Amino acid sequence: MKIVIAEKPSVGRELAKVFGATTKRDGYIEGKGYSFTWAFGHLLQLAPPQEYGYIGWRRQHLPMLPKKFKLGIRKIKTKDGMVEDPGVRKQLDIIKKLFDEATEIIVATDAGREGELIFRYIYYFLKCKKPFKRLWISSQTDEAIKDGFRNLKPGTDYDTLFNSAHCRSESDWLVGMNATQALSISAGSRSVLSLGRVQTPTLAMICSRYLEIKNFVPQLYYQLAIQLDKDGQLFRAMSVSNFDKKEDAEALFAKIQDVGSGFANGGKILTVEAKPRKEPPPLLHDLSSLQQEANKKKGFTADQTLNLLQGLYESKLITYPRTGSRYIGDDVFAGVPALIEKLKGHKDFGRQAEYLSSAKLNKRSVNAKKVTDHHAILSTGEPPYQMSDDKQAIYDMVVGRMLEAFHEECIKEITKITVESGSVFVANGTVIQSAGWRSVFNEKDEEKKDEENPSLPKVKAGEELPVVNKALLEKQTKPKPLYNEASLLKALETSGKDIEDEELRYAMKDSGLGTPATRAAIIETLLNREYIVREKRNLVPTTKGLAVYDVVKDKKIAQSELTGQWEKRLEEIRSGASVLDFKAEITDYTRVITDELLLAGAGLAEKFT
DNA sequence: GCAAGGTC
Repeated sequence: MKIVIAEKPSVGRELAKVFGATTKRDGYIEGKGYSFTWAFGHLLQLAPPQEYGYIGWRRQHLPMLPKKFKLGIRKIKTKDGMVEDPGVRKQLDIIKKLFDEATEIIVATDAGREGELIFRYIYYFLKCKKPFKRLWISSQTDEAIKDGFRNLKPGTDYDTLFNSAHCRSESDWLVGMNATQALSISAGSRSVLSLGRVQTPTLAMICSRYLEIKNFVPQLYYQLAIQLDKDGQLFRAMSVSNFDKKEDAEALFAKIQDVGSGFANGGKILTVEAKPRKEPPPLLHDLSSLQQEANKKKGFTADQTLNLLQGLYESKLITYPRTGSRYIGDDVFAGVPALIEKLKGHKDFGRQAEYLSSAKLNKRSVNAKKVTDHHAILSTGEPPYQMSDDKQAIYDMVVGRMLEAFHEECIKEITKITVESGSVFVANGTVIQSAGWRSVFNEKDEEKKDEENPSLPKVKAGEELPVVNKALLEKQTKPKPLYNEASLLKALETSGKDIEDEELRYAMKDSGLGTPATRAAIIETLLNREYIVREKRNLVPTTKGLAVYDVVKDKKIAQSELTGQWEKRLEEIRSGASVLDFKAEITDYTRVITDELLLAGAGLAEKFT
């Protein structure tokens, strides 16, 4: 019997289906000489400190540096504290039984670093010695799966990938557990003051933005506005320059040749530019972009959106939601017309689906090279059932985006008119000529509607028009806004893009801080620790959060560069570099940060209790 | 009591 082990049930079932295996057993599917089983993500985790004899949180234990890490079954929180997850225990027993019977093991966990780790932890925990082969595919279509099985790789090809994953896991434990205990102990805090490679830079971003706003001194500046009349159609133009000094603005304001000052035609058209601009459709959604949109449109938290998506996924209405890719491959694209066909009955988007079903589809979101472990979120074509309003809203965001993404470009005409009247003014106008993808939701562009005219009259250079109104505007510079869940998710995703060191920036280019699957949980952790609170839709630090930030803000653990450095080294390990060197670096750093925090945290608790 | 990672 050959055993195939997937990362999650949905993939195990899909693989079984492709093989025509149909006998459903408890925790696996059998048929055609194979058994298809699965994990539920990580079933095993690094054992907590007490399992190495570090009982209680004590200064003399620090730094905790286990000689050899142990694995334990994933725990869940109950009213009696942390206990082994019974479902996980049961599935591990099933996997063990199957491995014992196996003639060959085929590893079909997700094609990536964590997928490799999920399997290897199970394999080593069960003390399995049988050889295994690796299925490595990035698309779940029948063809891709069959092709993958025809090209199974030797399991050992991925030993270095496992090494990098293993280092990631142990390093996070070493730095996180030690830093957390060091700070909590030295602060004399009753509550846990947790720190970690991801959560602490995230906290730092929220705190530094908050302080930046608090210390922001608004600057006054001035701008001039005029209103012109072209055969009864009024439009507005703004001075090209801003003025820091009121006198400067007033001097030019006085020179405006408006009707009130006795000029019949005081605005002279200098230039008129009109050009079409093509606006491509947005990409399909990945988890993060959908969480951001749901936060903006509906005020859902990242965690709520993830839960709603998980529900839709479990009822097979959408594809895998924890994806970091906004693209699909050509094979998946081949199935898109059929999906669009099924949307014809949708109450809001039916007409657009109708239109698209006979149109040439836009392929901007089709790029197999940009599909990572999973492709972008799509509907599955399953008929939707009656669902809660919140779930429906999320489902509609998924299918609405699909229609947008495969729609044609929106074509706008951008007009820019410059006018002279004492000084130079400019009027901008945008007219949508062909809505294209924008007809799906039919919403206004939120940015820059402030100073724009929806449409401008037809004018010619050299023409002179009456200035019917003028204004001297006093304005203030504004600070950046507080983070909300949408902007924080975006910031986590793009974190690392502005790191100065080119190599570190490169190492983080595909990752950012955290992963799509964990970012919602990171935000929840900061809330649970009472480091931050939600105020309306904003995320605002508490006194406690600010006190912790103050202690760690100049340390490496609070900077996203730390992740950049790790990613760079982990990639080197994946391509064969020494594991021992990296482990030695991490051990050194663990000692340093532990010592620093044991000193720096002294008396901290008094600042927030 | 604690990390970050995955998923039901």
